[in-house]
Amino acid sequence: MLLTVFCYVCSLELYDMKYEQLKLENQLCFPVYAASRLITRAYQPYLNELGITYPQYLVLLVLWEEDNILVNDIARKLILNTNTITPLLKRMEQQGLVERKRSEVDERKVCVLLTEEGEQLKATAALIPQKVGEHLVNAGLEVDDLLALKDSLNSIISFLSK
Amino acid sequence: MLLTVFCYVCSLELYDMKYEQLKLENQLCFPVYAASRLITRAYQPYLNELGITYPQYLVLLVLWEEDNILVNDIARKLILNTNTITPLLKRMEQQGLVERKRSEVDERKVCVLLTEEGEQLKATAALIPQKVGEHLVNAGLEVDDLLALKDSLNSIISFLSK
DNA sequence: AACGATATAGTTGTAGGCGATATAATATAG
DNA sequence: CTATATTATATCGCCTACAACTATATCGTT
Repeated sequence: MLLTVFCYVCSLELYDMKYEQLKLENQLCFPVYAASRLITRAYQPYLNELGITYPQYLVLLVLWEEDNILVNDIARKLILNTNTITPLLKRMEQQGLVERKRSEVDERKVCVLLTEEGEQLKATAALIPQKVGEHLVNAGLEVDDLLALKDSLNSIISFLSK
Repeated sequence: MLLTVFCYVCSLELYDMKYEQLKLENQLCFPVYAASRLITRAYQPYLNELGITYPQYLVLLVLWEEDNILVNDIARKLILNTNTITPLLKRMEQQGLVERKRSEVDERKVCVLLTEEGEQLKATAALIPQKVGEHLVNAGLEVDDLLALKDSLNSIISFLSK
């Protein structure tokens, strides 16, 4: 029964039933993986103009929402490990987008702050999501479907991130 | 109007409207990105037992469905570039999972074939998707939602992969 | 046959992701 | 107050991902 639940979607053929769930088309994991990379690619041209990468853009989203935040908190919000964030932040510091400052109260902690330049990117970046979204909606995707999609993904995330 | 469409989902506050679409929570791109990594993590323990990584698993999915296939075709099916696939296949060849053979008809082409060992992983791998899916369904996710999720993602993929 | 265009795979360089581990600061237990 | 555990960040090594480019083979046209 569970076989039909997660990864199985096409009509069962009686032969070959054993491996039906291994077809790429019947997996849920692959569409998520592929869509993720394709969306990143879709953002890329716009992000190139800002001179940043997609994960760097996500870090900026976090900082634009809440500045002066710990490395750990950025990692938690983006569900990334700190050993991914640390070199990323260093590159962003190199570019002059953020500043990293070790806390004086607790010297283990490192606060990340937006520079003037990082703050200024916000206005341009604000236009990006709708530009990408525009394409999808023009391509005939329903708004309700996209919202439902987001909800389902968030359910998966909230479950798997424990 | 489009502002409300792709990335905007929460009720609009009148103040701060300008940057509402930049909140992490209002993005569609982030849930896809995060879910993708979390699903990969969920597969990991099972894949570790087989001694393979997640992208290697995807390559095997393709080969189990259709053996003796070109590098290019694997890349196309997984929506990856060949320069990602090539070193990946070399590692899999090193491990004895696949064999790479240059076509005699057209020497530009390289055929990828499963070895006996690669073929044998299929039986164990067949159990993995339902094990991962089991968790999600037990966590209360609706089957219909997951199917709808898959459809929406495939729509996005078919649009963005052109 | 000759040659430019195209196709296929590979190489190089940069930037994520993450497991394993290290290092140092702080918190806690006894 | 010392020993131990925990926390926060960083380092290292491996494996993707992909842009830009190269090398070679094949095709199409003349």
